[in-house]
Amino acid sequence: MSITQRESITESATATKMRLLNVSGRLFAENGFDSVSLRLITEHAEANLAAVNYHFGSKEELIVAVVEKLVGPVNQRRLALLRQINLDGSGACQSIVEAFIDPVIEAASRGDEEDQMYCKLMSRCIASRDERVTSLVLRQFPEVLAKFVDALRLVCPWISSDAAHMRILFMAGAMAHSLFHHDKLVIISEGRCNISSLDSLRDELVQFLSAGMSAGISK
Amino acid sequence: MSITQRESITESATATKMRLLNVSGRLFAENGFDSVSLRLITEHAEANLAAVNYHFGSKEELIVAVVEKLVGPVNQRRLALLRQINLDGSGACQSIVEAFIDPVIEAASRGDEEDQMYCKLMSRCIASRDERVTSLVLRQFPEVLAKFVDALRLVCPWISSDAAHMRILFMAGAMAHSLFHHDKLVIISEGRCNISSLDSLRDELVQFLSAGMSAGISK
DNA sequence: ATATCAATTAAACGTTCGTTTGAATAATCG
DNA sequence: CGATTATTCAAACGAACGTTTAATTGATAT
Repeated sequence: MSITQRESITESATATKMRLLNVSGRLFAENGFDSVSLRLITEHAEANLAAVNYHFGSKEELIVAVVEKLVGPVNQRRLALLRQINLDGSGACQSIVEAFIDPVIEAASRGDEEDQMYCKLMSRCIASRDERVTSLVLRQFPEVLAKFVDALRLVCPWISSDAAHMRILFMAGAMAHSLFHHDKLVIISEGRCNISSLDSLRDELVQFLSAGMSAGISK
Repeated sequence: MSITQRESITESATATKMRLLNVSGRLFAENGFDSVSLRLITEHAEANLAAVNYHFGSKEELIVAVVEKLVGPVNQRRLALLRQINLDGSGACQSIVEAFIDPVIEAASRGDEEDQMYCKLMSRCIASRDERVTSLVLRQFPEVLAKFVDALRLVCPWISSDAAHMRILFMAGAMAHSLFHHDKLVIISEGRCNISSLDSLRDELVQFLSAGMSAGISK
């Protein structure tokens, strides 16, 4: 309960605390929040078993720290990108999609290691079926959802409010699912599909979603 | 290891065995496979704790039974619907989407109770991040994926093989995500979105995906 | 009826988990 | 330096889990 303990995560965090955060992220990404034990985390972080409870209070709060550190900046960047869009110009719908997708791709590509880690962790956060995680992610989401719905309906006036909400949901699902499983495509397709990079996935995703988001006028 | 134990699930299954299957499905749907304990299942099924291990061998095999009972028929129906499509006619792309989506919606609506149960269970199966579950679902998926990729590229010849594979992935993700979280939309949207029925979600999904799947020619 | 097998039951087993404790060490500062 | 605080450590705790066992009940067929 000291003063330094109550400071924010980024500033003046102990070396072990940061190691725990990083290791947790990697392990959570690969195996999920429940399956990863504190013993595994502290082992990989070369820390004592009690370290997590000391620095974070509980495993639950460690998960909160990991998720918020990842999801918070992404949503901030989404809103920033959305504000920069000229909603009158052509290709505005694609810009909306990019404003939603790119912050995730950027965060996923930021990892020093292979893309997989932040990729899967992000996907687990967005599409988690765990109430404890979804409640965290959803806490920030109403604002994001509302802003994107407004932008979409401004660009595509023929879309009803309900439909606009659903399409944001579709977009999030397609992104999260493909981010997590795209590396399995080469196996499932029995070699017929080779995704070279995360960027190619991103480009296909943008094209697919842009068409889906603006659908309905020519029907 | 008796003879009746080795028979298929559907025929000559004990009443308790069927009760266990149904109760498991409902609980797994709501809380996930890991979080639901055998004690909770057998309690709700009014059976003894040892009943699951007796009738299924282990919790793992119970999960297998639940998942395969649900996913198997869906993929069969998908392939059947796909074969019925006239790939030359107009609207063929939408038919492909419907062949992928509708078997899931049908299965989700089949439940005697509210849609939620099969809905979420199906979504958990498709978009599971649990290796044990995904390996089950993915076992049947190569054939489905290959057939849908072929059909899509026949209808939309401008789509590369890689892109076609990715678009099937996008479709699965959008469907699974929205099936699981659509009931949360009314909360997240703070009342601005009210999805009346599963059918309205399905219609929006088809429109969205049809546009996304065929994207790219007019660019 | 009685022998045989299926099904149920209560109890216990061993493991793993998150958490707590109290002592030991390291770091900080008057 | 000495005192205080922050951090690490080994050890143990209690709870929950899947599984197993051995005894019992129910049904079936010889």
